[in-house]
Amino acid sequence: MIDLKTLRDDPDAVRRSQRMRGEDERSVDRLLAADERRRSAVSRFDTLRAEQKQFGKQVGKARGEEREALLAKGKELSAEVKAADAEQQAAEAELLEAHMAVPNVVQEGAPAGGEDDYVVLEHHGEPPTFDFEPADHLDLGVKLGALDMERGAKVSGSRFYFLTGVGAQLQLALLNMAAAQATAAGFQLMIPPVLVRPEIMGGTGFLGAHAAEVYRLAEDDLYLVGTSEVPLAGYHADEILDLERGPKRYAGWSTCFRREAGSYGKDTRGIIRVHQFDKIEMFVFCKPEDADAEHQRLLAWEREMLDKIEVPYRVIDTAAGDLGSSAARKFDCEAWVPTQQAYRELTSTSNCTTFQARRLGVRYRDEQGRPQTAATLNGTLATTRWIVALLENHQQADGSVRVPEAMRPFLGMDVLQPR
RNA sequence: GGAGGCGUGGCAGAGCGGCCGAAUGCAUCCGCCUUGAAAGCGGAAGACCCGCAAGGGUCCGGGGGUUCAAAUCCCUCCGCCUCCGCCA
Repeated sequence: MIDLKTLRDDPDAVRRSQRMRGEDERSVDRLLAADERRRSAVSRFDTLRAEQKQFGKQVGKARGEEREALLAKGKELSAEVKAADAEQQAAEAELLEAHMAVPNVVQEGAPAGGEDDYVVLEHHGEPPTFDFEPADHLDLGVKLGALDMERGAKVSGSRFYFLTGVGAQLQLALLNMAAAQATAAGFQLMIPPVLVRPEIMGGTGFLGAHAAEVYRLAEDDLYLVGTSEVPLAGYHADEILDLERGPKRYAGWSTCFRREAGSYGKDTRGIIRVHQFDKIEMFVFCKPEDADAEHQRLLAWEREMLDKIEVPYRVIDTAAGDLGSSAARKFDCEAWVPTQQAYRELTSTSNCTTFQARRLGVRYRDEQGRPQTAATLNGTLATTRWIVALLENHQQADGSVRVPEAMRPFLGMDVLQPR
Protein backbone atom coordinates (compact mmCIF):
# COMPACT_ATOMS: atom_id res chain seq x y z
CA MET A 1 0.00 0.00 0.00
CA ILE A 2 1.27 3.43 -0.86
CA ASP A 3 1.52 6.19 1.74
CA LEU A 4 -1.72 8.15 1.80
CA LYS A 5 -0.05 11.26 3.19
CA THR A 6 2.29 11.58 0.24
CA LEU A 7 -0.61 10.78 -2.06
CA ARG A 8 -2.55 13.74 -0.67
CA ASP A 9 0.46 16.01 -0.90
CA ASP A 10 1.39 15.09 -4.44
CA PRO A 11 -1.22 13.06 -6.31
CA ASP A 12 0.41 13.93 -9.62
CA ALA A 13 3.51 11.96 -8.68
CA VAL A 14 1.35 8.87 -8.29
CA ARG A 15 -0.46 9.57 -11.56
CA ARG A 16 2.89 9.88 -13.30
CA SER A 17 3.94 6.54 -11.83
CA GLN A 18 0.76 4.93 -13.11
CA ARG A 19 1.50 6.24 -16.62
CA MET A 20 5.01 4.81 -16.47
CA ARG A 21 3.55 1.43 -15.56
CA GLY A 22 0.94 1.71 -18.28
CA GLU A 23 -1.81 1.50 -15.68
CA ASP A 24 -5.03 3.40 -15.14
CA GLU A 25 -4.61 6.87 -13.61
CA ARG A 26 -8.21 6.90 -12.47
CA SER A 27 -7.48 4.45 -9.68
CA VAL A 28 -5.53 7.31 -8.10
CA ASP A 29 -8.61 9.51 -8.05
CA ARG A 30 -10.70 6.67 -6.72
CA LEU A 31 -8.23 6.29 -3.88
CA LEU A 32 -8.28 10.02 -3.12
CA ALA A 33 -12.07 10.01 -3.02
CA ALA A 34 -12.21 6.94 -0.80
CA ASP A 35 -9.68 8.52 1.56
CA GLU A 36 -11.79 11.67 1.79
CA ARG A 37 -14.96 9.69 2.42
CA ARG A 38 -13.39 7.66 5.16
CA ARG A 39 -12.01 10.67 6.95
CA SER A 40 -15.37 12.39 7.12
CA ALA A 41 -17.04 9.15 8.22
CA VAL A 42 -14.48 8.79 10.99
CA SER A 43 -15.03 12.25 12.39
CA ARG A 44 -18.81 11.85 12.27
CA PHE A 45 -18.54 8.63 14.26
CA ASP A 46 -16.05 10.10 16.72
CA THR A 47 -18.34 13.02 17.52
CA LEU A 48 -21.39 10.84 18.08
CA ARG A 49 -19.49 8.34 20.13
CA ALA A 50 -18.10 11.07 22.38
CA GLU A 51 -21.64 12.23 22.98
CA GLN A 52 -22.78 8.71 23.82
CA LYS A 53 -19.98 8.16 26.28
CA GLN A 54 -20.77 11.37 28.12
CA PHE A 55 -24.42 10.39 28.18
CA GLY A 56 -23.76 6.93 29.52
CA LYS A 57 -22.10 8.39 32.57
CA GLN A 58 -25.23 10.38 33.41
CA VAL A 59 -27.36 7.25 33.19
CA GLY A 60 -25.12 5.53 35.65
CA LYS A 61 -25.72 8.21 38.26
CA ALA A 62 -29.42 8.87 37.66
CA ARG A 63 -32.21 7.23 39.66
CA GLY A 64 -35.95 6.69 39.29
CA GLU A 65 -37.97 8.53 36.64
CA GLU A 66 -35.04 10.58 35.53
CA ARG A 67 -33.18 7.39 34.79
CA GLU A 68 -36.05 5.99 32.72
CA ALA A 69 -36.09 9.10 30.55
CA LEU A 70 -32.38 8.98 30.04
CA LEU A 71 -32.53 5.32 29.09
CA ALA A 72 -35.02 6.09 26.34
CA LYS A 73 -32.84 8.84 24.93
CA GLY A 74 -29.83 6.54 25.22
CA LYS A 75 -31.51 4.05 22.94
CA GLU A 76 -31.83 6.69 20.26
CA LEU A 77 -28.24 7.73 20.58
CA SER A 78 -27.19 4.11 20.45
CA ALA A 79 -28.94 3.65 17.11
CA GLU A 80 -27.25 6.73 15.68
CA VAL A 81 -23.85 5.55 16.82
CA LYS A 82 -24.49 2.17 15.28
CA ALA A 83 -25.37 3.72 11.94
CA ALA A 84 -22.30 5.96 11.99
CA ASP A 85 -20.18 2.95 12.86
CA ALA A 86 -21.55 1.01 9.91
CA GLU A 87 -20.88 3.94 7.60
CA GLN A 88 -17.33 4.20 8.88
CA GLN A 89 -16.72 0.51 8.34
CA ALA A 90 -18.11 0.66 4.82
CA ALA A 91 -15.89 3.65 4.06
CA GLU A 92 -12.90 1.80 5.47
CA ALA A 93 -13.56 -1.27 3.37
CA GLU A 94 -13.91 0.89 0.28
CA LEU A 95 -10.67 2.66 1.07
CA LEU A 96 -8.82 -0.60 1.56
CA GLU A 97 -9.99 -1.87 -1.79
CA ALA A 98 -8.98 1.34 -3.55
CA HIS A 99 -5.70 1.33 -1.65
CA MET A 100 -4.83 -2.21 -2.74
CA ALA A 101 -5.55 -1.32 -6.35
CA VAL A 102 -2.71 1.20 -6.55
CA PRO A 103 0.77 -0.30 -7.01
CA ASN A 104 3.95 1.14 -5.53
CA VAL A 105 5.16 4.47 -6.86
CA VAL A 106 7.88 3.83 -9.40
CA GLN A 107 11.27 5.17 -8.48
CA GLU A 108 12.85 8.09 -10.27
CA GLY A 109 15.17 6.79 -12.98
CA ALA A 110 13.38 3.54 -13.74
CA PRO A 111 12.52 3.12 -17.42
CA ALA A 112 8.87 3.56 -18.38
CA GLY A 113 7.00 0.93 -20.35
CA GLY A 114 6.49 -2.83 -20.41
CA GLU A 115 8.45 -6.06 -20.35
CA ASP A 116 10.60 -5.21 -23.39
CA ASP A 117 11.43 -1.66 -22.34
CA TYR A 118 14.17 -2.59 -19.92
CA VAL A 119 17.50 -0.78 -20.05
CA VAL A 120 20.73 -2.77 -20.14
CA LEU A 121 23.04 -1.27 -17.56
CA GLU A 122 26.08 -3.41 -18.09
CA HIS A 123 27.50 -6.52 -19.71
CA HIS A 124 29.89 -8.69 -17.76
CA GLY A 125 32.06 -11.36 -19.39
CA GLU A 126 32.10 -12.66 -22.95
CA PRO A 127 29.74 -15.36 -24.26
CA PRO A 128 31.89 -18.47 -24.78
CA THR A 129 32.71 -19.73 -28.26
CA PHE A 130 32.64 -23.46 -28.88
CA ASP A 131 34.53 -25.40 -31.55
CA PHE A 132 31.78 -28.02 -31.37
CA GLU A 133 28.00 -27.92 -31.34
CA PRO A 134 27.07 -27.04 -27.75
CA ALA A 135 24.43 -29.24 -26.11
CA ASP A 136 21.60 -27.73 -24.12
CA HIS A 137 21.37 -28.16 -20.37
CA LEU A 138 18.86 -30.99 -20.60
CA ASP A 139 21.01 -33.16 -22.89
CA LEU A 140 24.03 -32.39 -20.76
CA GLY A 141 22.12 -33.10 -17.56
CA VAL A 142 20.85 -36.45 -18.82
CA LYS A 143 24.30 -37.54 -20.01
CA LEU A 144 25.81 -36.54 -16.69
CA GLY A 145 23.14 -38.44 -14.82
CA ALA A 146 22.13 -35.18 -13.16
CA LEU A 147 18.60 -34.71 -14.38
CA ASP A 148 15.52 -36.85 -15.05
CA MET A 149 12.60 -34.95 -16.53
CA GLU A 150 10.73 -38.01 -17.83
CA ARG A 151 10.28 -39.54 -14.43
CA GLY A 152 9.50 -36.14 -13.00
CA ALA A 153 6.58 -35.98 -15.42
CA LYS A 154 5.57 -39.56 -14.63
CA VAL A 155 5.43 -38.88 -10.92
CA SER A 156 4.15 -35.31 -10.81
CA GLY A 157 3.36 -34.06 -14.31
CA SER A 158 4.96 -31.59 -16.68
CA ARG A 159 7.44 -29.05 -15.33
CA PHE A 160 8.49 -31.45 -12.57
CA TYR A 161 11.85 -33.20 -12.48
CA PHE A 162 14.24 -35.23 -10.41
CA LEU A 163 17.69 -33.92 -9.69
CA THR A 164 19.65 -37.18 -9.62
CA GLY A 165 23.03 -38.01 -8.15
CA VAL A 166 25.51 -35.39 -9.26
CA GLY A 167 22.63 -33.06 -10.15
CA ALA A 168 21.40 -33.09 -6.59
CA GLN A 169 24.95 -32.60 -5.39
CA LEU A 170 25.37 -29.70 -7.77
CA GLN A 171 22.29 -27.93 -6.45
CA LEU A 172 23.35 -28.45 -2.86
CA ALA A 173 26.82 -27.11 -3.65
CA LEU A 174 25.35 -24.05 -5.29
CA LEU A 175 22.97 -23.30 -2.47
CA ASN A 176 25.57 -24.03 0.17
CA MET A 177 27.93 -21.62 -1.54
CA ALA A 178 25.21 -18.97 -1.50
CA ALA A 179 24.42 -19.70 2.14
CA ALA A 180 28.10 -19.39 3.02
CA GLN A 181 28.44 -16.07 1.21
CA ALA A 182 25.30 -14.70 2.85
CA THR A 183 26.40 -15.80 6.29
CA ALA A 184 29.84 -14.27 5.79
CA ALA A 185 28.16 -11.00 4.76
CA GLY A 186 26.20 -10.92 8.02
CA PHE A 187 22.89 -12.37 6.89
CA GLN A 188 20.99 -14.62 9.23
CA LEU A 189 20.32 -17.90 7.46
CA MET A 190 16.68 -18.97 7.66
CA ILE A 191 14.78 -22.08 6.68
CA PRO A 192 11.20 -20.80 6.67
CA PRO A 193 7.84 -22.51 6.40
CA VAL A 194 6.75 -22.85 2.79
CA LEU A 195 3.04 -22.92 3.60
CA VAL A 196 1.62 -19.59 4.72
CA ARG A 197 -1.67 -18.06 5.77
CA PRO A 198 -3.75 -15.96 3.39
CA GLU A 199 -2.96 -12.69 5.16
CA ILE A 200 0.76 -13.24 4.79
CA MET A 201 0.46 -14.16 1.12
CA GLY A 202 -1.80 -11.15 0.59
CA GLY A 203 0.37 -8.86 2.64
CA THR A 204 3.37 -9.54 0.47
CA GLY A 205 1.37 -8.63 -2.61
CA PHE A 206 1.19 -12.01 -4.29
CA LEU A 207 -2.57 -12.36 -4.27
CA GLY A 208 -3.10 -9.45 -6.62
CA ALA A 209 -2.09 -9.77 -10.24
CA HIS A 210 -0.08 -12.90 -9.45
CA ALA A 211 -2.87 -14.80 -7.71
CA ALA A 212 -3.10 -17.33 -10.52
CA GLU A 213 0.57 -18.18 -10.00
CA VAL A 214 0.07 -19.38 -6.46
CA TYR A 215 -0.75 -22.89 -5.29
CA ARG A 216 -3.48 -22.93 -2.69
CA LEU A 217 -4.43 -25.74 -0.33
CA ALA A 218 -8.15 -25.15 -0.11
CA GLU A 219 -8.69 -27.77 2.57
CA ASP A 220 -6.44 -25.91 5.00
CA ASP A 221 -6.66 -22.38 3.59
CA LEU A 222 -2.90 -22.19 3.19
CA TYR A 223 -0.72 -21.14 0.29
CA LEU A 224 2.50 -22.65 -1.00
CA VAL A 225 5.09 -19.92 -1.31
CA GLY A 226 6.64 -19.04 -4.65
CA THR A 227 9.69 -17.61 -2.88
CA SER A 228 10.92 -17.36 0.70
CA GLU A 229 10.39 -13.61 0.34
CA VAL A 230 6.85 -14.39 1.52
CA PRO A 231 7.56 -16.00 4.90
CA LEU A 232 10.56 -13.73 5.48
CA ALA A 233 8.50 -10.59 4.88
CA GLY A 234 5.87 -12.00 7.21
CA TYR A 235 8.47 -12.87 9.85
CA HIS A 236 8.31 -9.39 11.39
CA ALA A 237 4.69 -8.61 10.54
CA ASP A 238 3.05 -6.29 13.10
CA GLU A 239 6.34 -5.68 14.89
CA ILE A 240 8.29 -2.56 15.72
CA LEU A 241 11.90 -3.35 14.88
CA ASP A 242 15.07 -1.93 16.29
CA LEU A 243 16.97 -0.74 13.21
CA GLU A 244 19.38 1.50 15.12
CA ARG A 245 22.19 -0.97 14.60
CA GLY A 246 21.53 -1.23 10.87
CA PRO A 247 19.32 -3.26 8.54
CA LYS A 248 18.00 -6.70 9.44
CA ARG A 249 19.30 -9.07 6.78
CA TYR A 250 17.97 -12.59 6.27
CA ALA A 251 18.86 -15.28 3.76
CA GLY A 252 16.02 -17.75 3.27
CA TRP A 253 16.61 -21.23 1.91
CA SER A 254 13.43 -22.74 0.62
CA THR A 255 11.70 -24.74 -2.00
CA CYS A 256 9.51 -22.52 -4.19
CA PHE A 257 6.27 -23.48 -5.90
CA ARG A 258 4.78 -21.78 -8.94
CA ARG A 259 1.79 -22.78 -11.01
CA GLU A 260 3.18 -21.15 -14.16
CA ALA A 261 -0.37 -20.56 -15.33
CA GLY A 262 -0.45 -18.81 -18.65
CA SER A 263 3.03 -19.90 -19.64
CA TYR A 264 1.89 -22.88 -21.71
CA GLY A 265 4.43 -23.77 -24.32
CA LYS A 266 7.06 -21.42 -22.88
CA ASP A 267 10.36 -22.95 -21.79
CA THR A 268 8.95 -26.45 -21.79
CA ARG A 269 12.36 -28.05 -22.15
CA GLY A 270 14.49 -28.71 -19.12
CA ILE A 271 14.47 -26.86 -15.82
CA ILE A 272 14.29 -23.24 -16.95
CA ARG A 273 10.67 -22.91 -15.95
CA VAL A 274 9.38 -25.44 -13.42
CA HIS A 275 6.67 -25.78 -10.79
CA GLN A 276 9.10 -26.47 -7.99
CA PHE A 277 12.65 -25.33 -7.41
CA ASP A 278 15.00 -24.34 -4.62
CA LYS A 279 16.30 -20.89 -3.91
CA ILE A 280 18.32 -18.80 -1.54
CA GLU A 281 16.78 -15.39 -1.23
CA MET A 282 18.12 -12.31 0.52
CA PHE A 283 15.56 -10.28 2.39
CA VAL A 284 16.17 -6.99 4.16
CA PHE A 285 14.27 -4.72 6.52
CA CYS A 286 15.79 -1.23 6.73
CA LYS A 287 15.00 2.44 7.17
CA PRO A 288 13.46 4.01 4.06
CA GLU A 289 16.36 6.43 3.69
CA ASP A 290 18.80 3.49 3.50
CA ALA A 291 16.82 1.50 0.95
CA ASP A 292 18.53 2.76 -2.22
CA ALA A 293 22.01 2.05 -0.90
CA GLU A 294 20.86 -1.35 0.33
CA HIS A 295 19.42 -2.11 -3.10
CA GLN A 296 22.85 -1.52 -4.63
CA ARG A 297 24.40 -3.79 -2.00
CA LEU A 298 21.97 -6.60 -2.82
CA LEU A 299 22.84 -6.23 -6.49
CA ALA A 300 26.53 -6.39 -5.64
CA TRP A 301 26.03 -9.60 -3.62
CA GLU A 302 24.14 -11.16 -6.52
CA ARG A 303 26.98 -10.28 -8.88
CA GLU A 304 29.50 -11.72 -6.45
CA MET A 305 27.64 -15.03 -6.67
CA LEU A 306 27.45 -14.85 -10.48
CA ASP A 307 31.17 -14.22 -10.62
CA LYS A 308 31.70 -17.38 -8.61
CA ILE A 309 29.98 -19.54 -11.19
CA GLU A 310 31.91 -17.76 -13.95
CA VAL A 311 29.11 -17.17 -16.43
CA PRO A 312 28.68 -14.13 -18.70
CA TYR A 313 25.75 -11.97 -17.71
CA ARG A 314 24.17 -8.59 -18.12
CA VAL A 315 22.38 -6.35 -15.65
CA ILE A 316 19.08 -4.79 -16.62
CA ASP A 317 16.95 -2.05 -15.12
CA THR A 318 13.43 -3.46 -15.33
CA ALA A 319 10.78 -1.23 -16.88
CA ALA A 320 8.00 0.17 -14.72
CA GLY A 321 5.29 -2.01 -16.22
CA ASP A 322 7.23 -5.17 -15.35
CA LEU A 323 7.92 -4.37 -11.71
CA GLY A 324 5.09 -6.11 -9.98
CA SER A 325 2.85 -4.23 -7.60
CA SER A 326 5.24 -4.05 -4.63
CA ALA A 327 8.47 -2.93 -6.26
CA ALA A 328 9.52 0.64 -6.92
CA ARG A 329 12.67 -0.44 -8.76
CA LYS A 330 14.03 -3.77 -9.90
CA PHE A 331 17.35 -4.93 -11.29
CA ASP A 332 17.72 -8.34 -12.90
CA CYS A 333 20.92 -10.19 -13.70
CA GLU A 334 20.57 -12.36 -16.77
CA ALA A 335 23.07 -15.05 -17.63
CA TRP A 336 24.04 -16.06 -21.13
CA VAL A 337 22.50 -19.34 -22.26
CA PRO A 338 24.53 -20.49 -25.26
CA THR A 339 21.98 -22.80 -26.88
CA GLN A 340 19.36 -20.10 -26.72
CA GLN A 341 21.75 -17.36 -27.79
CA ALA A 342 19.97 -15.28 -25.17
CA TYR A 343 20.31 -13.86 -21.70
CA ARG A 344 17.99 -15.45 -19.12
CA GLU A 345 17.12 -14.15 -15.67
CA LEU A 346 19.10 -15.71 -12.83
CA THR A 347 18.62 -13.05 -10.18
CA SER A 348 16.21 -10.28 -9.45
CA THR A 349 16.44 -7.66 -6.74
CA SER A 350 13.56 -5.39 -5.82
CA ASN A 351 13.30 -2.30 -3.68
CA CYS A 352 9.79 -2.36 -2.27
CA THR A 353 10.31 0.84 -0.26
CA THR A 354 7.59 1.02 2.42
CA PHE A 355 4.89 -0.52 0.23
CA GLN A 356 5.11 -4.10 1.45
CA ALA A 357 5.95 -3.22 5.06
CA ARG A 358 2.95 -0.92 5.34
CA ARG A 359 0.60 -3.75 4.48
CA LEU A 360 2.37 -6.12 6.84
CA GLY A 361 2.66 -3.62 9.68
CA VAL A 362 6.45 -3.72 9.92
CA ARG A 363 7.77 -0.58 11.60
CA TYR A 364 10.81 0.84 13.39
CA ARG A 365 11.43 3.80 15.67
CA ASP A 366 12.94 6.96 14.24
CA GLU A 367 15.33 9.30 16.09
CA GLN A 368 12.39 10.86 17.95
CA GLY A 369 11.17 7.43 19.00
CA ARG A 370 8.14 7.66 16.74
CA PRO A 371 7.05 4.46 14.95
CA GLN A 372 7.58 4.66 11.18
CA THR A 373 7.01 2.19 8.39
CA ALA A 374 10.15 0.25 7.44
CA ALA A 375 11.38 -0.48 3.92
CA THR A 376 11.84 -3.98 2.52
CA LEU A 377 14.08 -5.32 -0.23
CA ASN A 378 14.79 -8.72 -1.67
CA GLY A 379 17.22 -10.36 -4.07
CA THR A 380 18.19 -13.77 -5.40
CA LEU A 381 21.44 -15.47 -4.41
CA ALA A 382 21.02 -18.83 -6.15
CA THR A 383 18.32 -21.00 -7.65
CA THR A 384 17.92 -24.33 -9.38
CA ARG A 385 17.85 -22.46 -12.68
CA TRP A 386 21.48 -21.47 -12.23
CA ILE A 387 22.36 -25.05 -13.11
CA VAL A 388 21.23 -24.30 -16.68
CA ALA A 389 23.77 -21.51 -17.16
CA LEU A 390 26.44 -23.42 -15.32
CA LEU A 391 26.18 -26.60 -17.40
CA GLU A 392 25.84 -24.89 -20.75
CA ASN A 393 28.62 -22.34 -20.37
CA HIS A 394 31.16 -24.75 -18.95
CA GLN A 395 30.53 -27.75 -21.21
CA GLN A 396 33.41 -29.32 -23.08
CA ALA A 397 33.60 -31.22 -26.36
CA ASP A 398 33.43 -34.65 -24.69
CA GLY A 399 30.23 -33.79 -22.85
CA SER A 400 31.98 -33.17 -19.55
CA VAL A 401 31.44 -29.96 -17.62
CA ARG A 402 34.12 -27.92 -15.93
CA VAL A 403 33.29 -26.97 -12.34
CA PRO A 404 33.99 -23.29 -11.60
CA GLU A 405 36.87 -22.77 -9.20
CA ALA A 406 34.82 -21.28 -6.37
CA MET A 407 32.38 -24.18 -6.37
CA ARG A 408 34.93 -26.94 -6.11
CA PRO A 409 35.23 -26.87 -2.30
CA PHE A 410 31.45 -27.19 -2.09
CA LEU A 411 31.13 -29.94 -4.67
CA GLY A 412 34.36 -31.83 -4.19
CA MET A 413 34.82 -32.25 -7.94
CA ASP A 414 36.73 -30.38 -10.65
CA VAL A 415 34.78 -31.70 -13.55
CA LEU A 416 31.49 -33.51 -14.10
CA GLN A 417 31.92 -36.57 -16.33
CA PRO A 418 29.26 -38.09 -18.56
CA ARG A 419 28.32 -41.59 -17.50
C1' G B 1 -9.19 -37.06 15.89
C1' G B 2 -11.45 -36.75 21.32
C1' A B 3 -11.57 -33.97 26.30
C1' G B 4 -10.31 -29.69 29.01
C1' G B 5 -7.84 -24.91 30.06
C1' C B 6 -5.99 -20.21 28.62
C1' G B 7 -5.28 -15.51 25.37
C1' U B 8 -4.97 -8.08 29.21
C1' G B 9 0.55 -2.81 27.96
C1' G B 10 8.11 -4.67 26.42
C1' C B 11 7.58 -8.97 30.01
C1' A B 12 4.98 -10.94 34.38
C1' G B 13 0.23 -10.40 36.35
C1' A B 14 -4.73 -8.11 38.76
C1' G B 15 -9.36 -6.62 37.04
C1' C B 16 -18.00 -6.45 41.20
C1' G B 17 -21.31 -4.71 33.30
C1' G B 18 -20.70 1.97 34.40
C1' C B 19 -15.72 5.68 38.43
C1' C B 20 -10.73 0.88 33.43
C1' G B 21 -6.47 2.70 28.63
C1' A B 22 -6.72 -0.49 32.56
C1' A B 23 -3.90 -2.05 39.62
C1' U B 24 0.81 -4.11 40.91
C1' G B 25 5.82 -5.97 39.98
C1' C B 26 10.00 -6.22 36.64
C1' A B 27 12.36 -3.98 32.65
C1' U B 28 13.00 1.15 30.10
C1' C B 29 13.88 6.57 30.23
C1' C B 30 14.66 11.32 33.07
C1' G B 31 15.92 13.67 37.66
C1' C B 32 17.76 13.53 42.98
C1' C B 33 21.39 11.13 45.98
C1' U B 34 26.85 9.38 44.95
C1' U B 35 33.83 10.64 43.41
C1' G B 36 31.43 6.92 39.96
C1' A B 37 27.89 3.02 40.24
C1' A B 38 24.26 -0.05 42.80
C1' A B 39 20.44 0.52 46.21
C1' G B 40 16.91 4.20 47.62
C1' C B 41 13.60 8.39 46.51
C1' G B 42 10.73 11.38 42.86
C1' G B 43 8.92 11.60 37.97
C1' A B 44 8.05 10.07 32.68
C1' A B 45 6.53 6.48 29.41
C1' G B 46 1.51 2.21 24.81
C1' A B 47 -0.34 1.73 19.55
C1' C B 48 -3.61 3.62 15.88
C1' C B 49 -7.12 7.23 13.65
C1' C B 50 -9.43 12.34 12.87
C1' G B 51 -7.76 17.46 13.65
C1' C B 52 -3.51 23.43 11.99
C1' A B 53 -4.30 23.13 17.08
C1' A B 54 -7.11 22.63 21.37
C1' G B 55 -9.08 18.30 21.67
C1' G B 56 -11.72 13.91 20.41
C1' G B 57 -12.14 8.75 19.12
C1' U B 58 -10.56 3.45 18.67
C1' C B 59 -7.74 -0.65 20.66
C1' C B 60 -7.76 -5.80 26.77
C1' G B 61 -6.19 -12.38 20.41
C1' G B 62 -9.77 -11.48 15.53
C1' G B 63 -14.97 -11.02 14.19
C1' G B 64 -20.13 -10.83 15.60
C1' G B 65 -24.04 -10.33 19.39
C1' U B 66 -26.69 -8.82 24.19
C1' U B 67 -27.06 -3.85 26.81
C1' C B 68 -28.42 3.02 27.55
C1' A B 69 -23.28 1.17 28.76
C1' A B 70 -18.67 -4.68 27.77
C1' A B 71 -11.70 -6.18 29.28
C1' U B 72 -15.90 -8.03 32.15
C1' C B 73 -22.05 -11.76 29.61
C1' C B 74 -23.14 -14.90 24.88
C1' C B 75 -21.61 -16.94 19.91
C1' U B 76 -17.77 -17.82 16.52
C1' C B 77 -12.88 -17.98 14.42
C1' C B 78 -7.64 -17.98 15.35
C1' G B 79 -3.53 -19.04 18.49
C1' C B 80 -1.18 -21.38 22.76
C1' C B 81 -1.08 -25.16 26.74
C1' U B 82 -2.45 -30.02 29.15
C1' C B 83 -4.36 -35.06 28.82
C1' C B 84 -5.98 -39.34 25.71
C1' G B 85 -5.82 -41.66 20.92
C1' C B 86 -3.46 -42.20 16.11
C1' C B 87 0.75 -41.57 12.89
C1' A B 88 5.58 -39.73 10.34
